[in-house]
Amino acid sequence: MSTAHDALFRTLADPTRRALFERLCREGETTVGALTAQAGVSQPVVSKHLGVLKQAGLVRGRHEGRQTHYSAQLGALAPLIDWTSQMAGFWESRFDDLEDLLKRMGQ
Amino acid sequence: MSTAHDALFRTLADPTRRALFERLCREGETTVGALTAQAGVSQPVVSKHLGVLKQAGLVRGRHEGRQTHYSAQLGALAPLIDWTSQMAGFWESRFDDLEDLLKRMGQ
DNA sequence: CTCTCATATACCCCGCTGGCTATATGTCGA
DNA sequence: TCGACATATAGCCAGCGGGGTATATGAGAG
Repeated sequence: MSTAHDALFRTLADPTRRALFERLCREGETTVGALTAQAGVSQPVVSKHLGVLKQAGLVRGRHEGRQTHYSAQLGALAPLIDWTSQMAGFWESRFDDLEDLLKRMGQ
Repeated sequence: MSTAHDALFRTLADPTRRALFERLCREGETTVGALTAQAGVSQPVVSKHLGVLKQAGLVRGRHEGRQTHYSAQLGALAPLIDWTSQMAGFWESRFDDLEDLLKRMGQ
Protein backbone atom coordinates (compact mmCIF):
# COMPACT_ATOMS: atom_id res chain seq x y z
CA MET A 1 0.00 0.00 0.00
CA SER A 2 2.12 2.85 1.24
CA THR A 3 5.23 0.99 0.19
CA ALA A 4 6.50 3.81 -1.99
CA HIS A 5 5.92 6.46 0.65
CA ASP A 6 7.36 4.16 3.23
CA ALA A 7 10.63 3.73 1.40
CA LEU A 8 10.90 7.45 0.74
CA PHE A 9 10.20 8.60 4.27
CA ARG A 10 12.37 5.92 5.78
CA THR A 11 15.24 6.73 3.44
CA LEU A 12 15.05 10.47 4.02
CA ALA A 13 14.59 10.13 7.77
CA ASP A 14 18.29 9.77 8.44
CA PRO A 15 20.02 13.18 8.66
CA THR A 16 23.32 12.03 7.19
CA ARG A 17 21.59 10.38 4.27
CA ARG A 18 19.30 13.33 3.68
CA ALA A 19 22.30 15.66 3.78
CA LEU A 20 23.91 13.60 1.04
CA PHE A 21 20.79 13.81 -1.08
CA GLU A 22 20.56 17.57 -0.48
CA ARG A 23 24.14 18.05 -1.58
CA LEU A 24 23.49 16.06 -4.72
CA CYS A 25 20.46 18.23 -5.42
CA ARG A 26 22.43 21.43 -4.88
CA GLU A 27 25.68 20.52 -6.54
CA GLY A 28 24.67 17.94 -9.10
CA GLU A 29 26.84 14.99 -10.00
CA THR A 30 29.42 14.39 -7.29
CA THR A 31 31.96 11.67 -6.58
CA VAL A 32 31.92 9.53 -3.47
CA GLY A 33 35.23 11.02 -2.41
CA ALA A 34 33.95 14.58 -2.61
CA LEU A 35 30.84 13.61 -0.68
CA THR A 36 32.88 11.79 1.96
CA ALA A 37 35.15 14.81 2.45
CA GLN A 38 32.31 16.82 4.00
CA ALA A 39 29.95 14.15 5.22
CA GLY A 40 31.47 13.80 8.67
CA VAL A 41 31.37 10.04 8.46
CA SER A 42 33.68 7.43 6.97
CA GLN A 43 33.75 6.52 3.31
CA PRO A 44 32.13 3.10 3.76
CA VAL A 45 29.24 4.74 5.56
CA VAL A 46 28.81 7.20 2.71
CA SER A 47 28.80 4.32 0.24
CA LYS A 48 26.20 2.49 2.28
CA HIS A 49 23.95 5.54 2.46
CA LEU A 50 24.31 6.09 -1.27
CA GLY A 51 23.29 2.47 -1.73
CA VAL A 52 20.12 3.05 0.27
CA LEU A 53 19.35 6.25 -1.63
CA LYS A 54 19.93 4.38 -4.85
CA GLN A 55 17.59 1.58 -3.85
CA ALA A 56 14.93 4.18 -3.11
CA GLY A 57 15.45 5.59 -6.59
CA LEU A 58 16.51 8.93 -5.19
CA VAL A 59 19.96 8.71 -6.63
CA ARG A 60 21.80 7.34 -9.62
CA GLY A 61 25.40 6.19 -9.90
CA ARG A 62 27.54 6.55 -12.99
CA HIS A 63 30.88 4.79 -13.15
CA GLU A 64 33.74 6.70 -14.72
CA GLY A 65 37.09 5.09 -14.41
CA ARG A 66 37.75 4.23 -10.83
CA GLN A 67 35.34 6.73 -9.42
CA THR A 68 31.56 6.78 -9.25
CA HIS A 69 29.57 9.93 -9.86
CA TYR A 70 26.25 10.12 -8.09
CA SER A 71 23.39 12.41 -9.00
CA ALA A 72 19.96 13.09 -7.53
CA GLN A 73 16.90 11.73 -9.30
CA LEU A 74 14.37 14.39 -8.48
CA GLY A 75 11.50 12.46 -10.02
CA ALA A 76 11.69 10.02 -7.15
CA LEU A 77 10.26 12.72 -4.90
CA ALA A 78 6.94 12.57 -6.76
CA PRO A 79 5.27 10.11 -4.35
CA LEU A 80 6.22 12.39 -1.49
CA ILE A 81 4.63 15.37 -3.21
CA ASP A 82 1.58 13.27 -4.02
CA TRP A 83 1.27 12.16 -0.42
CA THR A 84 1.55 15.69 0.88
CA SER A 85 -1.04 17.10 -1.45
CA GLN A 86 -3.27 14.12 -0.75
CA MET A 87 -3.14 14.93 2.96
CA ALA A 88 -3.85 18.55 2.14
CA GLY A 89 -6.67 17.37 -0.08
CA PHE A 90 -8.30 15.39 2.71
CA TRP A 91 -8.01 18.45 4.87
CA GLU A 92 -9.60 20.66 2.23
CA SER A 93 -12.48 18.29 1.57
CA ARG A 94 -13.19 18.03 5.26
CA PHE A 95 -13.16 21.79 5.37
CA ASP A 96 -15.57 21.86 2.45
CA ASP A 97 -17.80 19.45 4.34
CA LEU A 98 -17.71 21.80 7.25
CA GLU A 99 -18.62 24.70 4.98
CA ASP A 100 -21.48 22.68 3.52
CA LEU A 101 -22.66 21.85 6.97
CA LEU A 102 -22.55 25.46 8.09
CA LYS A 103 -24.32 26.50 4.90
CA ARG A 104 -27.07 23.96 5.43
CA MET A 105 -27.38 24.98 9.04
CA GLY A 106 -27.62 28.64 8.10
CA GLN A 107 -30.33 28.31 5.52
CA MET B 1 20.19 23.21 10.45
CA SER B 2 17.65 20.73 9.23
CA THR B 3 16.13 20.27 12.67
CA ALA B 4 12.57 20.93 11.58
CA HIS B 5 12.85 18.68 8.54
CA ASP B 6 14.58 16.10 10.66
CA ALA B 7 11.73 15.88 13.15
CA LEU B 8 9.16 15.69 10.39
CA PHE B 9 10.86 13.01 8.35
CA ARG B 10 11.75 10.99 11.40
CA THR B 11 8.21 11.21 12.74
CA LEU B 12 6.59 10.25 9.47
CA ALA B 13 9.07 7.48 8.73
CA ASP B 14 7.25 4.94 10.86
CA PRO B 15 4.35 3.30 8.95
CA THR B 16 2.11 2.87 11.99
CA ARG B 17 2.57 6.47 13.00
CA ARG B 18 2.09 7.76 9.48
CA ALA B 19 -1.08 5.68 9.17
CA LEU B 20 -2.43 7.35 12.30
CA PHE B 21 -1.67 10.78 10.87
CA GLU B 22 -3.29 9.84 7.56
CA ARG B 23 -6.43 8.69 9.33
CA LEU B 24 -6.57 11.95 11.23
CA CYS B 25 -6.22 13.86 7.98
CA ARG B 26 -8.97 11.84 6.31
CA GLU B 27 -11.41 11.55 9.15
CA GLY B 28 -10.69 14.61 11.23
CA GLU B 29 -10.92 14.61 15.00
CA THR B 30 -10.80 11.07 16.36
CA THR B 31 -10.52 9.51 19.79
CA VAL B 32 -7.67 7.31 20.88
CA GLY B 33 -10.06 4.40 21.22
CA ALA B 34 -11.30 4.72 17.67
CA LEU B 35 -7.76 4.97 16.40
CA THR B 36 -6.65 1.98 18.43
CA ALA B 37 -9.51 -0.13 17.09
CA GLN B 38 -8.00 -0.17 13.61
CA ALA B 39 -4.35 0.53 14.25
CA GLY B 40 -3.29 -3.07 14.63
CA VAL B 41 -1.23 -2.26 17.70
CA SER B 42 -2.05 -1.91 21.37
CA GLN B 43 -3.55 1.22 22.91
CA PRO B 44 -0.37 2.25 24.75
CA VAL B 45 1.54 2.08 21.49
CA VAL B 46 -1.07 4.28 19.83
CA SER B 47 -0.79 6.78 22.67
CA LYS B 48 2.96 6.79 22.34
CA HIS B 49 2.80 7.42 18.60
CA LEU B 50 0.28 10.19 19.12
CA GLY B 51 2.70 11.69 21.60
CA VAL B 52 5.46 11.69 19.03
CA LEU B 53 3.17 13.19 16.39
CA LYS B 54 2.12 15.83 18.89
CA GLN B 55 5.71 16.71 19.71
CA ALA B 56 6.36 17.14 16.02
CA GLY B 57 3.41 19.52 15.84
CA LEU B 58 1.61 17.26 13.39
CA VAL B 59 -1.25 16.59 15.74
CA ARG B 60 -3.24 18.26 18.47
CA GLY B 61 -5.05 16.68 21.41
CA ARG B 62 -8.28 18.01 22.90
CA HIS B 63 -9.52 16.58 26.18
CA GLU B 64 -13.23 16.03 26.47
CA GLY B 65 -14.32 14.20 29.57
CA ARG B 66 -12.34 11.05 29.89
CA GLN B 67 -11.43 10.80 26.27
CA THR B 68 -8.97 12.69 24.13
CA HIS B 69 -9.79 13.79 20.59
CA TYR B 70 -6.82 14.12 18.28
CA SER B 71 -6.77 16.09 15.05
CA ALA B 72 -4.16 16.67 12.34
CA GLN B 73 -2.39 19.99 12.17
CA LEU B 74 -1.79 20.27 8.46
CA GLY B 75 0.27 23.43 8.81
CA ALA B 76 3.04 21.34 10.31
CA LEU B 77 3.66 19.86 6.87
CA ALA B 78 4.87 23.23 5.61
CA PRO B 79 8.57 22.56 6.24
CA LEU B 80 8.24 19.33 4.30
CA ILE B 81 6.70 21.15 1.36
CA ASP B 82 9.37 23.83 1.61
CA TRP B 83 12.11 21.23 1.63
CA THR B 84 10.68 19.45 -1.38
CA SER B 85 10.32 22.58 -3.45
CA GLN B 86 13.74 23.69 -2.34
CA MET B 87 15.22 20.47 -3.69
CA ALA B 88 13.25 20.97 -6.88
CA GLY B 89 14.52 24.53 -6.97
CA PHE B 90 18.15 23.45 -6.76
CA TRP B 91 17.46 21.05 -9.55
CA GLU B 92 15.89 23.75 -11.68
CA SER B 93 18.67 26.26 -11.10
CA ARG B 94 21.27 23.68 -12.01
CA PHE B 95 19.33 23.04 -15.15
CA ASP B 96 19.34 26.77 -15.85
CA ASP B 97 23.09 26.81 -15.33
CA LEU B 98 23.37 24.04 -17.87
CA GLU B 99 21.24 26.03 -20.29
CA ASP B 100 23.41 29.08 -19.73
CA LEU B 101 26.49 27.04 -20.38
CA LEU B 102 25.12 25.60 -23.57
CA LYS B 103 24.05 29.06 -24.66
CA ARG B 104 27.49 30.51 -24.05
CA MET B 105 29.06 27.58 -25.83
CA GLY B 106 26.78 28.02 -28.78
CA GLN B 107 27.34 31.70 -29.34
C1' DC C 1 -16.85 6.66 47.85
C1' DT C 2 -16.19 3.23 44.67
C1' DC C 3 -16.14 1.07 40.34
C1' DT C 4 -15.42 1.28 35.58
C1' DC C 5 -13.85 3.11 31.54
C1' DA C 6 -10.42 6.05 28.50
C1' DT C 7 -5.98 7.36 28.17
C1' DA C 8 -1.23 7.98 29.61
C1' DT C 9 3.06 6.41 31.71
C1' DA C 10 6.60 3.04 33.21
C1' DC C 11 9.31 -0.53 32.18
C1' DC C 12 11.32 -4.23 29.58
C1' DC C 13 12.71 -6.71 25.35
C1' DC C 14 14.52 -7.24 20.96
C1' DG C 15 15.40 -6.22 16.17
C1' DC C 16 16.99 -2.81 13.08
C1' DT C 17 20.26 0.24 11.55
C1' DG C 18 23.99 3.62 11.56
C1' DG C 19 28.55 3.88 12.80
C1' DC C 20 33.17 1.74 12.74
C1' DT C 21 37.48 -1.10 10.83
C1' DA C 22 39.28 -4.36 7.73
C1' DT C 23 39.31 -6.01 3.35
C1' DA C 24 37.79 -7.06 -1.42
C1' DT C 25 37.19 -5.28 -6.09
C1' DG C 26 38.43 -2.75 -9.74
C1' DT C 27 41.05 0.90 -12.36
C1' DC C 28 44.79 3.86 -13.60
C1' DG C 29 49.87 4.99 -13.85
C1' DA C 30 54.55 3.56 -14.14
C1' DT D 1 52.84 -6.51 -13.73
C1' DC D 2 52.77 -3.94 -9.59
C1' DG D 3 51.45 -0.39 -6.58
C1' DA D 4 48.42 3.33 -5.47
C1' DC D 5 44.01 5.05 -5.47
C1' DA D 6 38.54 5.06 -5.47
C1' DT D 7 34.75 2.63 -4.11
C1' DA D 8 32.19 -1.33 -2.42
C1' DT D 9 31.48 -5.17 0.71
C1' DA D 10 31.85 -7.81 5.06
C1' DG D 11 31.52 -8.20 9.67
C1' DC D 12 30.96 -6.28 14.13
C1' DC D 13 29.01 -3.44 17.91
C1' DA D 14 26.03 -0.15 20.36
C1' DG D 15 22.11 2.59 20.71
C1' DC D 16 17.59 3.80 19.39
C1' DG D 17 13.02 2.94 19.00
C1' DG D 18 8.79 0.26 18.30
C1' DG D 19 6.43 -3.44 20.25
C1' DG D 20 4.44 -5.57 24.38
C1' DT D 21 2.34 -5.89 29.47
C1' DA D 22 1.41 -3.81 33.83
C1' DT D 23 -0.07 0.04 36.10
C1' DA D 24 -1.01 4.98 37.14
C1' DT D 25 -4.09 8.90 36.37
C1' DG D 26 -8.30 10.92 35.87
C1' DA D 27 -13.24 11.41 34.76
C1' DG D 28 -18.02 9.89 34.68
C1' DA D 29 -21.65 6.62 36.75
C1' DG D 30 -24.14 4.76 40.50
